[in-house]
Amino acid sequence: MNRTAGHVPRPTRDRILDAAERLFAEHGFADTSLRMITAEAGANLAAVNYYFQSKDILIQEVFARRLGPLNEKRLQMLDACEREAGDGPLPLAGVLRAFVDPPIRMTLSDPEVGASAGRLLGRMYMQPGGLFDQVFQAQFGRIKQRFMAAMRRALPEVAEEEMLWRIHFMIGSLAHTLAGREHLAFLSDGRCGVTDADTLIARLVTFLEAGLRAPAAHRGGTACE
Amino acid sequence: MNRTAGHVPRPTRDRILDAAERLFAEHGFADTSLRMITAEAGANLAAVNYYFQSKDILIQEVFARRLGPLNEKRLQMLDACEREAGDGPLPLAGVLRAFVDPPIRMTLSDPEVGASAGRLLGRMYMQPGGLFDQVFQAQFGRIKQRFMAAMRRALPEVAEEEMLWRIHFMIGSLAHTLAGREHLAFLSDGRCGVTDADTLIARLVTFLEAGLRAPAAHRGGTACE
DNA sequence: GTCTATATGGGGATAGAC
DNA sequence: GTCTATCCCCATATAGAC
Repeated sequence: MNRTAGHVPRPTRDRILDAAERLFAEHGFADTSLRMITAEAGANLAAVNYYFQSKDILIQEVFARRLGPLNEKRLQMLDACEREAGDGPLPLAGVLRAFVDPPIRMTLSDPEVGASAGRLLGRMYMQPGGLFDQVFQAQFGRIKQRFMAAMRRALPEVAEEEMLWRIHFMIGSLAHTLAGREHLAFLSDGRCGVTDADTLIARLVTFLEAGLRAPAAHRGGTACE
Repeated sequence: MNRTAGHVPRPTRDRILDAAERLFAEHGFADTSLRMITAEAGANLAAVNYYFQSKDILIQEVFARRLGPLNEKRLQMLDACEREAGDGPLPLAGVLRAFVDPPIRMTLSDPEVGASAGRLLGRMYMQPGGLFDQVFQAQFGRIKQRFMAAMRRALPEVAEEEMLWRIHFMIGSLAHTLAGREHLAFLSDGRCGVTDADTLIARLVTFLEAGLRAPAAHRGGTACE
């Protein structure tokens, strides 16, 4: 059918990365031992230290493998959006879609790997310091620069500081969407499952666009409206 | 000046809870050892097993100490809001303020304990399963029930499933606001510090209200708007 | 490249003196 | 209530045979 009839077994290094990704997502980094990883990967304990030099480096590799292509896709979509806009106004919805579409689509594409990668991203968002600052700076430096500029252009009427806070809120919504599957189940008593990526992206973009465009707060008192 | 001239030293049990809260927030649960906690608390290692029976129970106590009063305050504010509304329409901004005001004010009141408690809440939001499900169900059961009903009453025009997703987005924004101080610093290159609680609450409520009230998505294609 | 065996350290928990 | 000393387990990492 394809080239070599049967399926080619995944090399040990990849199996370790796959298992690590899944287990890190499920149990966290400290609570996942190399023994658990190698057991699930069907590899030997010593193989981890052979392919990667340490657990820390393994963690970094797990992230780099997903975040590289993911952010590449984001930039491609933003490029397309800016190209299409030309000198005219930059449509906010397009910028937002470029930002949230790739990660959401990734987490929903393969139900298995998607759930893991999503929760893993959420975990890193919520766990700054130490190891993760390096990953963060390396992977999100360009993303930050490009999207901040695009947002300013798409929303010139929002003041600088207000804009930063709103982007902050936005990232929170996205992170929770990617990582908080269980919370939605709890919230909805299981009634609210996962629909398709298009619907979810549309829902999130609609919510975010309205929030980002809101007229500035009037600084009301503590009373009930 | 007050009653007993000097300061009364905090009892050992409280010092352990304080240290645990701070260290759990900074390093996570698995990465914080009882030895680190007792060292910071100026207590003996065995004291943890004397006052609490295990590390797990200590973790639960750390949460219960903050979440109890916090959610009590939320319900009080929601009560006041509903009382004020009477039979008339329930103002969405008031409901939102009852939800986000107590946690934000708590995290900003005491800069030290506030930052810890905030990050801790964020950590739990992002780390479901096991221990945390119990805490979740116990602490947030009533909150969920009351606020879901209030939201439906304040926003009858939003369809049920859409509402659930939007509340999901909202919780993400709040969690990130409480826990993601470093991310805002990274995002703004340090330009965006913490203002006062009133301003932040007003900003968040404005953002959320607009997002929640947005007309339902029209399910646009992948193109740039 | 893959294995076994082990070195080394740190963790949670507890017994029992004071 | 608070301490010291210790038990027992599991982690990461490495050495060295195959």
